Amino acid sequence: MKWVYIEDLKEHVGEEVEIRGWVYNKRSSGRVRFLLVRDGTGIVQATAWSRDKDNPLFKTFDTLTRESSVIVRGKVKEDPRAPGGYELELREIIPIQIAEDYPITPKEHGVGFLMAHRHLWLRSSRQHAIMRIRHEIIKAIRDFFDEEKKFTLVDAPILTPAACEGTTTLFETDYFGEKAYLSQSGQLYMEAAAMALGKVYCFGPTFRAEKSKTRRHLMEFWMVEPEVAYFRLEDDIQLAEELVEFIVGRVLEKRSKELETLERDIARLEKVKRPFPRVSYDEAIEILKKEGFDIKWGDEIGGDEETALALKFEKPLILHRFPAAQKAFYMEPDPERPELSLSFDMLAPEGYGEIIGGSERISDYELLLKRIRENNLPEEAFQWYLDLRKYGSVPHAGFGLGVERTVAWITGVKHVRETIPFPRLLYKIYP
RNA sequence: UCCCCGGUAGCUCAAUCGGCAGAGCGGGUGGCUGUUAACCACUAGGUUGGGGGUUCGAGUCCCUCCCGGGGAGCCA
Repeated sequence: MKWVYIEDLKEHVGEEVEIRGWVYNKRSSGRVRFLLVRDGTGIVQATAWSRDKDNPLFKTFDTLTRESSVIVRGKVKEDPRAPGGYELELREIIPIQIAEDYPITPKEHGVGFLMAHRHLWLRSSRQHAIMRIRHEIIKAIRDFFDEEKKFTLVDAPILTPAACEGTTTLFETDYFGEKAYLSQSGQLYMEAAAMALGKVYCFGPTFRAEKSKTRRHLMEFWMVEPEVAYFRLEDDIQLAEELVEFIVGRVLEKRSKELETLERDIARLEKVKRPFPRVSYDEAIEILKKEGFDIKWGDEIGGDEETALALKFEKPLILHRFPAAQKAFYMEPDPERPELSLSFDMLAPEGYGEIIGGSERISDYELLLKRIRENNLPEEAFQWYLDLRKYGSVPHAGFGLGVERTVAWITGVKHVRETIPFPRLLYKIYP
């Protein structure tokens, strides 16, 4: 008997096949029994008929419970009454393991309950759709840098000796008696790699011990960080725009079924075409003042302000040239206005928040040393980083794109906790 | 860390002014010849998050602790 996956059933109409999966649900009506089986690629309805109540097939059917593992065999039939359009005429049911009291039902559940059962929640069709789109986004990112742009993937270390932006937000661990930290960014290492290989990127998990409890925060999240030698701010922004356009285009092309499952408004995504609107920090402050926000030049643009700005546009919004005082020590100052940094953020539309942060980096040795001292950073730990400015220093720029926020935006999911298989949240590390 | 909301059956929730703790789903039993989160009937299921207080009487009011959700700051 041929083992086939449900997504391929339409190629086997009229054939006897075997499906290996789990019971999604079952229904019966007198002499008919309906078994809904899922196998990870889809759900198929398997039907059985009999006038005899003691039919062995029915007896086996009646022992099955939701999420019991099962192998079913039968003939594939096209039938418009079946969900998905194809069904299996049952010949044989082989129970593998009977599940008792599966906790997740087809009715509603609260977030707390679902999060505590995340290992089982992943079996639901909505979670399948999100995971497949996450997969597609990651594949698109890799294809963009590998195939389209010919970047080299350079893996950054996860255990690091020092902070790149202060130690308060780092997870500390012991490294044979020395303090070590889980990486919160691969950027500094990518700068070294860019000086070696020209255009590079890293892609991996990053860790932030910030005590943030919002729909946009995870303690552990995935980030892609390209870095390019000889790039200026403008080149950097254009690369970010191309990447985001590419990702959205790929998901629309390959995952329309999943977007439909999630009831995502496709029209909003179809508008994501370059060029994206740009607003400088100076302009943003003026706009926000007119909107009635209590804000002045030099203030941080907070979450509510960000959302107000982003909602004015249908495409992702580029905010650029933030005050240097608000930004990280390594950012290159604007030569015409040194109080500004050559930096940018990309805000997703529809209020999904910041998905990209990037900048041109300081290439001058003396200036970088000054900034490290001003920020009270341990100079010894940054010797290798300063070296990059001694041996053939060049202008360079890069950015980081947060995968989970991008997935949340594209799928239309409200909270990033659903965009990663096993989210690490504030005070929550189970399952 | 701070602010707001919540915790009642396995799950999602209700319970009027402080006055007999209930429904739907899920489970069990029976019925139904094409079901679509099937439907119909019956049935089992409770230390109302923990502790303390007020009261003739507390799910309901007060204090406290715990847990969960939402938001702020900061960030991707």
